[in-house]
Amino acid sequence: MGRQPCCDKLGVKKGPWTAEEDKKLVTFLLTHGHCCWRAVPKLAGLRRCGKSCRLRWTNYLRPDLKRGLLNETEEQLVIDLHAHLGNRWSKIAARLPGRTDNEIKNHWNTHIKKKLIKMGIDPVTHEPLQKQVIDNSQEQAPNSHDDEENSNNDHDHDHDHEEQPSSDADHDHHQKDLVPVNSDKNSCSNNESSPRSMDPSSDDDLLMSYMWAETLLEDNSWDFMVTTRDQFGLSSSSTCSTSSSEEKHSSWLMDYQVFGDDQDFGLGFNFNEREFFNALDMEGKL
DNA sequence: AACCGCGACAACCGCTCCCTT
DNA sequence: TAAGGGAGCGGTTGTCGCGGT
Repeated sequence: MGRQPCCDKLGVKKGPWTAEEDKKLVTFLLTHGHCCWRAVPKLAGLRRCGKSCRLRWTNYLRPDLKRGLLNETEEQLVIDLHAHLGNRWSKIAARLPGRTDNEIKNHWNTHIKKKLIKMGIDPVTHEPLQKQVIDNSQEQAPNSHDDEENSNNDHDHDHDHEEQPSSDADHDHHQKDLVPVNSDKNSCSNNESSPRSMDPSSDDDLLMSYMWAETLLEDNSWDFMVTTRDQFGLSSSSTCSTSSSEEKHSSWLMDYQVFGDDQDFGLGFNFNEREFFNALDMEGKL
């Protein structure tokens, strides 16, 4: 709409990526890194727009990605973080190493949203739905609480957050003043019928405290050597399922064994392919 | 066996933010 | 300081697979 497309649409391929394209992209990025995404497709010999390449890499091909459904802990974390941050998926994703904003967003829309509604919690405001109905009737709000309203409220929701600490730094500093959603992990999936306590003094959980404390520290979520170990089960037990698409790509991934150990590909992390593939192997991905 | 509906998720679109000049 | 361009973000759509009828 009055804005130039991010790339020349002519000759630019769209739709699902093929294994061949993935291979080209990964080969290029692992060997050269990316100076600017717009140049990547041309240099990598792809007929894709740079944006598409970036998305494919960050959401799917990045070696430090954790695959599979979010586990209970991660899910609860997402809920808690969403209560504080709203639909700031990238910020939420930054707190979950190995997870992408897109992945979390999808999971939220397909799983968590419904789960919360089922539990009688408004997934937008994290308030008990019944309470909101009462509030609305008192305020003579014209709209009902349906999904449409929720989506329309997105801006209001943002404003809610803006009324709270506006910047992330401020937000982090003030987070203790906010009313967190009670994250009773033990009852998360069991007490679906009862809205969770909004009592801030319950002080949720050590996990949230830990998370927010960690926020003040430098974010090293994407320290590849650390996250890879964690995510691929080298230091902890992870039980990620193997998707068909992963299997689809596993064969060519083996090609990267040609790289030496501990290589820095200019991506901000060292790519230890042996460790990477060992980890994949441990998960049965190869 | 065929059809249909639904869930899951990959990918696209357009807007905003931020950096550079 | 303003303008332009690139990158990032969030919302939405398209497609595929699976289960039920």
